[in-house]
Amino acid sequence: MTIGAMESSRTVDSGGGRRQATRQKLYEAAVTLIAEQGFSATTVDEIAERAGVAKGTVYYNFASKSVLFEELLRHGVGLLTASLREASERTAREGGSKVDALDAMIRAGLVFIDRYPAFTQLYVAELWRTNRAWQSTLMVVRQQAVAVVEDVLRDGIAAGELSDEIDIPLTAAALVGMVLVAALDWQAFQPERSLDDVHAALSRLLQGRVGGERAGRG
Amino acid sequence: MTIGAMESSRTVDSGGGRRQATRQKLYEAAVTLIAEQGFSATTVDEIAERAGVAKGTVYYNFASKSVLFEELLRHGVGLLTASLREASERTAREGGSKVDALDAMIRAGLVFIDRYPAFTQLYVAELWRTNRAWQSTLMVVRQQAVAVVEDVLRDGIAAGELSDEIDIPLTAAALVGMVLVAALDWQAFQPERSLDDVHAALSRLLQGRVGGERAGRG
DNA sequence: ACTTTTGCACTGACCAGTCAGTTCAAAAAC
DNA sequence: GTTTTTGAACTGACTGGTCAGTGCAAAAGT
Repeated sequence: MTIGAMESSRTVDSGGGRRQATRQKLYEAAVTLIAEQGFSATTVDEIAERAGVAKGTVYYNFASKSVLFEELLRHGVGLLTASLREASERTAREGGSKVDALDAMIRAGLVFIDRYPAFTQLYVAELWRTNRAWQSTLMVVRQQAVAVVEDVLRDGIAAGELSDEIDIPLTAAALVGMVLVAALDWQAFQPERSLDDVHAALSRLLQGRVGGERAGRG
Repeated sequence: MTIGAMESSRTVDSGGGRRQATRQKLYEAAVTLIAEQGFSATTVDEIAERAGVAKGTVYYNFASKSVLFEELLRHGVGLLTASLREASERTAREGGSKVDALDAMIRAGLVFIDRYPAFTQLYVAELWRTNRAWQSTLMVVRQQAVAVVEDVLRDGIAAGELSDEIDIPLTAAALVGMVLVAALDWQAFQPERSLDDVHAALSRLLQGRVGGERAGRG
């Protein structure tokens, strides 16, 4: 995990990048532990130990355990959103269709999950909880990611490439879920499969080539 | 939530009714609280209070907090599996195709999630965790549910109705994910939508009717 | 050159509170 | 008469958060 690459080393701290490096180590330790055990079951002592720093250092760098977690969330979803948007724009630049863009975003999603599996686990596990401190953070951050997919769907309809009867938010959610669950299952239960395999299976589903001869192409 | 209806199959006589009712109340209390807060953040005192029983009663009925939770999991997934299987068999009985069966299972899944949203939340939140006591329980139980979908896909291929190039386990996982995430999003962010709306959106995706007039791409 | 001071980053023992699980006598329900 | 539930007290382990103090590199003072 390299959840934390966007911090610049020049902003507030005058003592070089030492502090950023510590925060980075804490992110990495926290994301793994929380993905495995959940937020409440993970102790600050564990995080500190895994990061190789003292417990006090955690509180020197973050106001609380929850704040550490929230910053982790914002950071990770930021990376995902950027990756999805990049895939969509690259496709457009290369003259691909909107379906091609969706396909490229599926792949980008898979690459992300393959690279940051722990973060993905943690995100899914917390997303639909209620009554938690970081619920609002999570909703904002979710909407950013889903919006990228929704935009492509909207453009596809506007261009007449997609049926204007599709339900944008529901379809976007379903697509995200398809990728999310398939990828997590891949990681957890069939890690030997290649990314291309998984991509091919999802691509087929997206493009309605599940039915035999009669449904898809002619 | 009525996550405990199947217990009543036996032990109807011999003084078991009262105890079952207590266990039922504890299931209902636990599923809600754990869905909201997570397993570790939920205390036994809370569960007892919500169920309207004394703490001692919890330990009279279940060996431990974990055991209560595991039985809850087994129970809930049992209900889901039965529901999916029933949908599949009903479709077959009525002479529907395998795609019809998948469609019926999507609806059954939505109905289940609509009825037991808390259980679904909890299940998703725990499914991909590692290093937890009930991991093996969870894997067994997951496979039971996914297997129902896989069976239908397999039959569909054998009957020549579905392309023999689809990847059964991956496609099954993707379909489950599609329903799961779309439904949870529906509940959490667009609760005003009807079940039929959601079903229609997913149905369209399943049957490749996303692209405009021309199905698939050229 | 060398000493002294400053303050950031970090440390880890400590504290006050919390929680799962136990115990058990007595009451209630069957 | 037996099963089930109650409810409060208790234990012992664990946890989030605190804080006085350490180390050290650069700046200031001599």
